[in-house]
Amino acid sequence: MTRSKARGYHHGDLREALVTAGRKLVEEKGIRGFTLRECARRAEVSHAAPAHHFASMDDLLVELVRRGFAELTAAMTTEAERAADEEPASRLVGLGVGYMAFAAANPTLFQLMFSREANHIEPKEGDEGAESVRRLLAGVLDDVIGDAADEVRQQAADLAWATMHGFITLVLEGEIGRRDSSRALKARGLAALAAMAETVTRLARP
Amino acid sequence: MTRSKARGYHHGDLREALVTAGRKLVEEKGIRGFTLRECARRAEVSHAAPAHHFASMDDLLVELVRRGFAELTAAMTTEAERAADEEPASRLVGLGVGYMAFAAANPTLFQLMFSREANHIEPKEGDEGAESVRRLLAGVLDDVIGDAADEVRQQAADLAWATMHGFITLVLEGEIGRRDSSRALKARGLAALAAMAETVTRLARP
DNA sequence: TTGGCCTCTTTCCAACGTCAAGATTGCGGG
DNA sequence: CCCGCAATCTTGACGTTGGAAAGAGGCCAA
Repeated sequence: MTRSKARGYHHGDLREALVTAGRKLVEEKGIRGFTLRECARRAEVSHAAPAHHFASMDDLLVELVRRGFAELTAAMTTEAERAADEEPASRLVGLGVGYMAFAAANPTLFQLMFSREANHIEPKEGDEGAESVRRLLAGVLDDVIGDAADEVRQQAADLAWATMHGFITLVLEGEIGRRDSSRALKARGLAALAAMAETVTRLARP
Repeated sequence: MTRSKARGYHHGDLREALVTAGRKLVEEKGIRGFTLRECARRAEVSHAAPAHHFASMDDLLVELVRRGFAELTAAMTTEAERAADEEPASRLVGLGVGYMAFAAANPTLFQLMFSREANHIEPKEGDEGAESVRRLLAGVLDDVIGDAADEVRQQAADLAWATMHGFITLVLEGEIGRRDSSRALKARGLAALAAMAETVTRLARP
């Protein structure tokens, strides 16, 4: 977008261009359709140019995943803060809304982020992966059931993450809400999150 | 296994051999590492031989997924029947146990089954995919909250499926229970399923 | 027996990821 | 100002892949 078409031998910002092209490509062609040469083509450089910015194709994928987790965390934070002055359970639901919104907007990248094992994508050291998601969840849960025992809080975290992750994953795969309107689907998601929040709340008060 | 090594020009059971080899290969090399030529190599035929049994590589993957869903359904049924004489909620938990057991035993295949969109794997017509899972779940839920309104039953199905799917997916990705022993991890899974069953039960009795 | 069809092999092609070598450029020290 | 150098990009090559085409081999029914 930024760079003018008139360029010389040097690109100027190839690394960023490759990330942008790669991200679009993954959504268009799917994980297996992702190709380093096509990324280079879209950035209008030769097929070997990317090697100077990413050691391998997987290296570029790792970077896409890394940025994906950063954006996911940001989306969750935004939605949680929107409910900052409500009760803690509302913030928990907010986290889920942000989680699902990001996944819906970037379905293939989201699936890539959570199928690294199945795709043999090795994280680079120092890469914290989904750690920030876990922290975000733990933080809000502290406000919801902070007085509960560690075991209970762990169970609450499991339930919260599993519910939001499972629901949106099944939606992306078309297993949930294939025939629903976007509006109805959002209602289903909110209902699941609300039930989850209530369950989590009740966990600490038996 | 069955076929002796001494064979002539014709393999005898190449289709089955390719499925067996493919299934092992997917677990070994991951989704992106899956290769038609390697399947052929393991079946000890030329690289073009598979074409007579599967129109394309994706065609073989679709078959692996199809059989995966059949096995997943069987695993769920087995575990649910084990709790046949207990209360309905126990059967619901049983479905979850079978679900997770299959996923744990076939992690990559399971992820493939639930990332068809992200991998651009088109189902063949007549292929019912996860429909049997949905039916199984609906059947048991009928016994748990059969008297509830359709909307509530849908919400219950969403919650049940999302919880079991989300939990085991996060386990496979190492996001849940990476440091836990197998025993402790099973306990965490059972706790999540039990909480889910209780939530579902309570849904119909507010 | 023999004809025909299914199965498998061989050969070929374009596209891929990666490597090596060479061309071009921008930039900092003189 | 310019000069050399390191970073960046291109070109070309190699081995592998999925797929198409054409031919060889074997089984079975007529």
